[in-house]
Amino acid sequence: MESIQVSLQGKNSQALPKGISAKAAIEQLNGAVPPEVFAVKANGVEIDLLASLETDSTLQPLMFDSPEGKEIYRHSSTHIMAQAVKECFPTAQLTIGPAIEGGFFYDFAFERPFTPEDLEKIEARALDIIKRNLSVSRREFSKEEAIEFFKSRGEPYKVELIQGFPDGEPVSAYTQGDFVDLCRGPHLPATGYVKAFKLLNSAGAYWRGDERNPMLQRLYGTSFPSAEALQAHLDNLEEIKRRDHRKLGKDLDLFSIQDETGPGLILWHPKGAQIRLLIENFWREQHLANQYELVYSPHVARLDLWKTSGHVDFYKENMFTPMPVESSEYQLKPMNCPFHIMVYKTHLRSYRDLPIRYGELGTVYRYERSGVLHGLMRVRGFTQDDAHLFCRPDQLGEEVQKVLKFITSMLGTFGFTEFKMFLSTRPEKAVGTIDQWDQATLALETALKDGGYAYQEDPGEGVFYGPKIDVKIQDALGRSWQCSTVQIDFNNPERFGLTYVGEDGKTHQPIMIHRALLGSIERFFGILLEHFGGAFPAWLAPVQVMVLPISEKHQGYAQEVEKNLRREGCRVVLDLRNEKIGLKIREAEKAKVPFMIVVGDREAEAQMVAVRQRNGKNLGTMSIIDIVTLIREDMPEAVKKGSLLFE
RNA sequence: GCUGGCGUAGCUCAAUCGGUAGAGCAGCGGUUUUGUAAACCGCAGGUCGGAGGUUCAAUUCCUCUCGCCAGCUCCA
Repeated sequence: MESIQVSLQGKNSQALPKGISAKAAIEQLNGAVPPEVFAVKANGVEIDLLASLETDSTLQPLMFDSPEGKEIYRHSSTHIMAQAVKECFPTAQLTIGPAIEGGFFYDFAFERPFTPEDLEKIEARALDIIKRNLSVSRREFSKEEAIEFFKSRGEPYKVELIQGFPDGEPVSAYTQGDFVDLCRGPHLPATGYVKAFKLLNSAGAYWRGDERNPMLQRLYGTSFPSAEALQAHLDNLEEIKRRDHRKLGKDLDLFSIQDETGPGLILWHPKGAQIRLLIENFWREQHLANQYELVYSPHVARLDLWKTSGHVDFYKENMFTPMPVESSEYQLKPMNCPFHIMVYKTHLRSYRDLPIRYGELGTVYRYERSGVLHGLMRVRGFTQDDAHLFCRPDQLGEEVQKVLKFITSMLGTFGFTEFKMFLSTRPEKAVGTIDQWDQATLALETALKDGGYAYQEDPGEGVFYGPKIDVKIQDALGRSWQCSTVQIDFNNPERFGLTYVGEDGKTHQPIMIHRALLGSIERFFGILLEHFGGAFPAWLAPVQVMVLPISEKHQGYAQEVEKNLRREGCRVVLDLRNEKIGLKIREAEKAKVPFMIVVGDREAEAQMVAVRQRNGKNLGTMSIIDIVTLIREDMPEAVKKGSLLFE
């Protein structure tokens, strides 16, 4: 009998008969297959546990704890859900059903949306399929056979998918009981491997993600290897709901969005505005310290400006409708760039002047389709922490490098230290020559590499005028948010005829960098709100200290304490209401005020204050100076000093 | 924009199988003078998202419309 060399993660290599199953091979090498192993990677390729090995193989068992393992587990789970749907509703047609972050979904073509009762029924059936512990087997077809097979089963969407596959390559399908689904695999060996399964919700989705295609019914679910893990996941979803910035924004009275005002337009209430002001002040301070110059620009401008910039051609569907003014048309600004360009153009610039860095907290208005608006995260009017750098080609690399440092230190100050960087390249709809694009992309790539940043490529995701680097941050709940962006632009300098005089006395064209650190103040504020769950650190808290007198006779001393704290620059509120101390504390806790000061006879006598933190911790009695120091120490270094963030 | 769900007091939520609505909290007025997460009593508060229709009668049924939520698509 022919034999092959098989090893387990590179160790215990043994000669085993060719064609042995991965499972049997592991049994030979390891004695037994641990029950939590449900698939393997053979020479880096994921295969079924029961797949046969035909060549020398290095095996790596796959379990739920690896990303690949999770995907297989969830993929099998979605097959179970699909089987349940087919059993409950035989006329539902299968389309696609992948594993996603945190679970899986499956899209069905069905004559009506699934109701909550349907979901219960489907979930019960899925649990039954798991209980039945059906074995899952792989089968390969030729493309033609597969088409015939799925035609005969009344699955036109599957047929359409297969028709798009390359000719001549085998098509695989997986069977569990009476259920057969087109699938690349691998899968769990049997349905019973799924230990905890939950159907989450249903929603509409377009076939192949195109709104011109039929609407399908999408079911979302998740699965885990234990009931505890599933519960932990559900608890996490609850926590995300609790931290929803829309809920916190209302509870903490930070902002509102009202029907009468218009969807996607934010009203900043005093406390929210206070936090925003702190963010903005810090932002301005840092920009001035880092040799940016701050400018202001109007909210509307002649439409012609946007024709020159190319926005009318490339961005029209996201712009508000222009308004007629006298004999010309004006446009609510969707971008700040043209204004900064116009400031640049007011002088003849020398190569010695460059780089020129114009920064602005510029409010822009974009028409977003009604269905996409979402609290502060996606709005129709928002303020970009925008800047445009005009530089010489030889300065490009260094400028991008500096911006990347600025990004990481700025975001770091707000408590975000996990970054993911993405390099986006030329999209289909683009301006400029391929040569310019290559040059700009190379500059970004070099800056990323020189700075030692890990990054991922995002092909075709650049802006129409140039490639970009996007930075995503991770919040306290592990979710990713895009904030910063750095974009190179050769196009606008050309469109607007920007120049500088070089050392050679001749005219040259500067390169522009568009960049934002926080992205949009509204969105960033929403992210911060969810990140901290509303409990802002003291340096950002709208109210840092509540002074709570025990009874009316302590009001005088409380007022004195309040005045002293205010004099020291603290944001302090005095609660003089005729209420018990327990209620005042409860309400200060609910408002997530970092420090509470209780004053009664003892404190007035000693000229001290009793300090309590919002987490319930009692810090005991201290002097006013002590509490002021406590608050100051809580500030990040950069905020304390108001000095350079980098260099 | 599309599919589905939902709009009742400032907030969180009830109720009415068609006969114009109720609670807690918040607010206001009292009483109480309080020691680390809710004192007590009382008062007031609503064109039941908006417009039309059906009906003797609509918050309830129908149509349209606006907004919100989930998802799709898009995105800072």
